[in-house]
Amino acid sequence: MTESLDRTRLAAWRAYIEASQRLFTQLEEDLRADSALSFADYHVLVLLSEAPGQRLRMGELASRLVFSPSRLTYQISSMQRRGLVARESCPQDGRGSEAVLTAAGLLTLRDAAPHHLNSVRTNLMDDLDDAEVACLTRIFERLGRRLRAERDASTTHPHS
Amino acid sequence: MTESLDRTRLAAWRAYIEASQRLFTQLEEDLRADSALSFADYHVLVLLSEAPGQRLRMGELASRLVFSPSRLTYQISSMQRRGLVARESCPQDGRGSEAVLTAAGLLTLRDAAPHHLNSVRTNLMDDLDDAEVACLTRIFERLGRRLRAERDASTTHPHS
DNA sequence: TAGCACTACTTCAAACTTCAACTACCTTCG
DNA sequence: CGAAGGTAGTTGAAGTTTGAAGTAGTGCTA
Repeated sequence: MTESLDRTRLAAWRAYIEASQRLFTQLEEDLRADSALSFADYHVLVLLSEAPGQRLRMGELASRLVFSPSRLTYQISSMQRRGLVARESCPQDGRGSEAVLTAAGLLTLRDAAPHHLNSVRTNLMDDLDDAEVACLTRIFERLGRRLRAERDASTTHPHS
Repeated sequence: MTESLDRTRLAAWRAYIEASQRLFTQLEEDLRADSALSFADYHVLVLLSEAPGQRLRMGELASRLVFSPSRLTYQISSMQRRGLVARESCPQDGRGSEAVLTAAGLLTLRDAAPHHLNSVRTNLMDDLDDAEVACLTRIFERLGRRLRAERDASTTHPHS
């Protein structure tokens, strides 16, 4: 490990984190401005709406959201209080529980989605040409696949 | 706004947020594993170490970190308690204060930096070829520039 | 040069996140 | 079967983040 990151890659890294922070902040702000949902709320609603039976196990949801178990418990409790989801215990596995999308949750999502997608478009995508979109997809799909795999490996074999 | 985001761009967006979440989580974990610093702590130390006089105004620091003022106040207080930075009131402007890097802070940074840069390299950069690095830089430098400009404009002219 | 609007930062309470127990249930192997 | 050990999710305390309100100092302008 002589020079860990060359000048070019360091610049790339810095541009990426700074702009990403700004982008996430801006999207969160836009979302709250026209929907009473946080980014996390929105993402939970999207995942549930796409799941078969509009329901997902807590663990599955946590791993897709990249949330710790306790963070997800809190998140779902909060959404349950607001009537966006319900919690049901899992019939196959008595330890488990599932989050289920409610009718109100679905309506809220349908209301919020166009605004949010529009915000993603104007804050990020409008500026990218097709080649850039392709590049972004390639980089981050590969990265996501690798990080997911590494995480799975490290939970299966708890030590290096 | 008929179809806000085409299929390709939606996929790009999803890959980007998911992988970014995983990456940030992993980097944070690596950083804590060998340094007792959070990602925010590390970033504060980097910015201060590069500033003239190794000191920065709170506002400047907040805007570069993309932190709210109160979040920065808390962050700096916490680092001050741990001896990483000191707080001095600004001579030019009696309202302001500056965060100053301490000797201990600098040592801590020098200790942590190689590990952290290595983690950025292995978790992200090793997988990218030069063209991808160039693409990443171009996309995110442009994005950062635009978001920074928009934020400035909206604080100068508080209403649309 | 006094007043008024503005800026820089801090504070406080409430909401959120983490981390380390803890509960309850499943699994497997003697 | 029935303990031992693992897994799924929750809880509680401590730490962090937010957002609104507060404090103090600046700078324009009349």
